[in-house]
Amino acid sequence: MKKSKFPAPTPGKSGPRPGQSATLRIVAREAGVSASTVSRIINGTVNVSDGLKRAVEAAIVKFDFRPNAAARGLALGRTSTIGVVAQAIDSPFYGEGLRGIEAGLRQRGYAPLIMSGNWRIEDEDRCVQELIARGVDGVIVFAGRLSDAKLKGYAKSVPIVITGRSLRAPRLYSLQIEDAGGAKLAVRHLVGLGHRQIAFITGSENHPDAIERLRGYKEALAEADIDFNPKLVAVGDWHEEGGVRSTLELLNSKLPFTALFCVNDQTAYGACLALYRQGLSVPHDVSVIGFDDLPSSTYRLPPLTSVRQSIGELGERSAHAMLDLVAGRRPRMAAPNVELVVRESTGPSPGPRNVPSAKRSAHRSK
Amino acid sequence: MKKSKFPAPTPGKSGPRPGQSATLRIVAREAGVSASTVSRIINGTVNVSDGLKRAVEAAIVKFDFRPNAAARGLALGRTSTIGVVAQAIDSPFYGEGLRGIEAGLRQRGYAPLIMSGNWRIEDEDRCVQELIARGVDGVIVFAGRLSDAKLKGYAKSVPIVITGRSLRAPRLYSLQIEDAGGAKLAVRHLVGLGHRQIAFITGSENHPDAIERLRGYKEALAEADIDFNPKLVAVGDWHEEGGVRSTLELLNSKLPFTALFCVNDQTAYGACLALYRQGLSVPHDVSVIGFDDLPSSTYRLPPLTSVRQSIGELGERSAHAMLDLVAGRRPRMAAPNVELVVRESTGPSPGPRNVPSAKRSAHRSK
DNA sequence: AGCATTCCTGAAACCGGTTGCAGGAGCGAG
DNA sequence: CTCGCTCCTGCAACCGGTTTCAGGAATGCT
Repeated sequence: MKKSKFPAPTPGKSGPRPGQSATLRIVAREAGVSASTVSRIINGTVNVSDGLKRAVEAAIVKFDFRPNAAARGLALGRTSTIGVVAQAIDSPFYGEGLRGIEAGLRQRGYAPLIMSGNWRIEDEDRCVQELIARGVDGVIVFAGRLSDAKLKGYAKSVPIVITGRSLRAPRLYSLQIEDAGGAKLAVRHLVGLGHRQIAFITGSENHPDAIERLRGYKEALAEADIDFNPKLVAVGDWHEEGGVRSTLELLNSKLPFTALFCVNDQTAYGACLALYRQGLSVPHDVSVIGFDDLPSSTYRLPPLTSVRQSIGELGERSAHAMLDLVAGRRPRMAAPNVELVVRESTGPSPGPRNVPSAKRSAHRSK
Repeated sequence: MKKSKFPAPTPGKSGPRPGQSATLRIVAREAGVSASTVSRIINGTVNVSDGLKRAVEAAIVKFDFRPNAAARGLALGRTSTIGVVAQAIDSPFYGEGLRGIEAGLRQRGYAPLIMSGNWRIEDEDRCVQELIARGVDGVIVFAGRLSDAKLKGYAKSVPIVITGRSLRAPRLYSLQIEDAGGAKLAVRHLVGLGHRQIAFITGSENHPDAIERLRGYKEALAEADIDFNPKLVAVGDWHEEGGVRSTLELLNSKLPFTALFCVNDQTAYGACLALYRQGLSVPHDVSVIGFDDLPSSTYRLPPLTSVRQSIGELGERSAHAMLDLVAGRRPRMAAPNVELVVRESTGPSPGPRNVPSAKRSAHRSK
C-alpha cells in the first residue's frame, strides 16, 4: 500500500499517474518552483512575480491539481465542514431546514455533514460525538432534544448552534423560535372567525416547542375569555399518523369543537385525513390550522392555513451564526419572525355545536 | 497559530489542555508506551499484552481521546465519507433517498457529505468537483442529469454510483429503475378500471426517467389497443407547480380524459389541486395515479394511488453498491422492484366523455 | 546450551499542505 | 560603491495518525 521509501528522485518529470491525484510538489516541480510557493499562490498569501504565477497556474491546470482536503485540514486545524444533527432527513420540516443550512454554509465554502438522530435522544448524542470525532469545525443541532447540560459540555470541544430553545454558554449560540407568539396568531385567527370551541393537538409532551405552543394557545384563549379545557388537548407525535389518531380521539370524546389547531403542519395533514374519513368537511365543519407552513401546505386539499416560521430561513441563519462562531465573532441574528398565512382550511365558525356528528359533507356529490 | 518549534520535552506529563483534544502521543506517554503501539491497539492491528492494553485504554478514557480524522484520512488515503449529489434536500423524493443512503452508509462507519444540484446541470457538476476536492471516497449521484461522458470522466478519479440510468464503466455502477415497467403497471390499472382516455403528465422532457415512463405509458396503451394521442401528454416539472399548470392545460385543451397518470407523486399532488379548483372530484370525475409512492401520499386527500419504487431502498442499495466499489468488490445489487399501490385516487371510469356511442357499461355509481 | 522462530514494541519515515525563518536578489539612498 | 531595506522564494519543521522495518525478548526445537 505504501510506496517505496526512497524519495523517488527520478530525474524525469513524472506525469500525472492515472487515478492518482497530483500533489503540490509535483505541480511545483513542473512549474520549476518550490511547494511553498505554489501553496502561497493558491492561497493568495503573498504576491509573487507575474511570470511565476502564470507558470504555476498552468501547471495546476495541466495536472488538474486539487489540494488534498485531509492534508490541508490537518495543517490548518480545520476542515471547512460543519456537522448538522437533524432527526430525519426525509421529513419536510428537516428537509427545509437542511436546505437553508446548506445554502448558508456554501456561500462561505463550508459544507454540511448531516446525521440523523431518528428522534432518539441517544442517537442524537452519538451523532454529535461522531461529528466531533470527524473533526467538524462546529455542530448545528437543528430542533434537537439533547439536554442543555450535554450541549454545554460539547460546546467545550466545538462551537455549537442550537435551534428551538434559549441557552447561553461560551461557544454556544441558540436561536429561539417564537412558538408561543405563533400559536397566539393561530388561535386569534380562529377566534376572529367566530370559533370558541378550539381543540389543540400537541407534539411529544415534553418537547420545548410543543410546550411553548401550548402556552401560546392558552394565552390566546384567555385573551378571548375562553376557558381552557384540557380535554380539548390531544397528544400527537409531530407526524401525520399522530394527527389522525389524536383527531379520532377528540371526535370520540364527544366534546364539541369547530376548530383544530395543530402543533405542526404534518399533524394537520393527518387531522384533515381523519376528518375526511369521518365525513367532516374542512373548513365547512371544522377549521384546521397548522404551524410551520411547509412548502407542500400550499398544495394540500384544501390548501392549509398555517403559521409560517420559514424553516429554511431559520436554517440559513443557523448556518451564519455558526460561521460567526467559528470565526470567533459573536453571532447577532435571531430566528425569523412568525406570520400567519391564511389559506382555505379555515373559515367562519358554523356556530356552537353540541357534538360534531359524523355526517355527510355537503360538497361531496355521492 | 503554530505552537513552539521545540519538541516540547517538558518532563512533567501535560494534562489535557482545555478546548484542545489529546493526541496519540500524549496518550502514549501517559500509558508509558509509544504512539505506534497505541495506534495498533486502537485499530486492533496486532495483539498486545493484556496489561498494556488496559493501560492504554485507561489513558484514552482519561483524556477522552478521539483520533483526529484529518490526520487519519491523510495517512490512510481515505476519509470514510461518501459524497452525495441530490437536486434538493428539501423534496420528499430526495429526502427519502438520502435517508436510505445515510442508513446504508452508517452501518459501515461511513457518513454522507450531501450537496444539492438545484436542478441545474452546472451546479451538479460543481458539486461533484467539490466533493472530489474534499477527498470523499466515492460519489453517489442520485437521480442526476450529468452527461454519461462526464460521469465516466469523474469515475477515473473516484468511484461513482448513479441511479436512474444504465451505464457501464470502470469504477462506476448504475442502478436502473424500472421506469417503463412501473408506468405500465399504472396504465394497466387504469385500463382495468375501464379508462380509455388516459392523459399523462411527464417531467422535464429530456430526463431519462421521464422518457422511460412515457415509453411504458405508450406500450401499455398499445397493449390495450388504445391509440396514443400526443395531445394527451403535457410537460410538467416534477413538482406540484408543474402538475397544476399541466392539468389546467389539459383541461383547457377540451380533449376528454377520465384518468391522469403523473410522472411522479408531486406532479399528481398538483394535478389533484388543479382538478379540485375546477370543481372536479378525484376519483369520481378523474382518476389520478402517481409514481414513487412518497410517504405522504398515504395522507393525501384522497390517499393517492401510486407506483411504489421504494426510494429509500434505492438509496440504501446505492450506498451498499458504493461500499462494494470502494472495497474493490463488484456490486451485485439491482434497483428494487416497482409495485402498484392502490388507494383512493383511482376508481372506475365514468364512461367515455364527449363520445356519442358509449359501448362500455362502466359508469358513475351515482 | 545453542540457534531459529515468533511475538512485541519503538524509531522513523511517511501521507500532503502550510508557514516561520532565513537567505538572496533587487533597488534606492548616502 | 556600499549599506540597508524590501520583496520574493526555498528549506525544513510542523499538523497527528499509520506503517515499515528492525531490534530485543521470549519461546520452541534439537
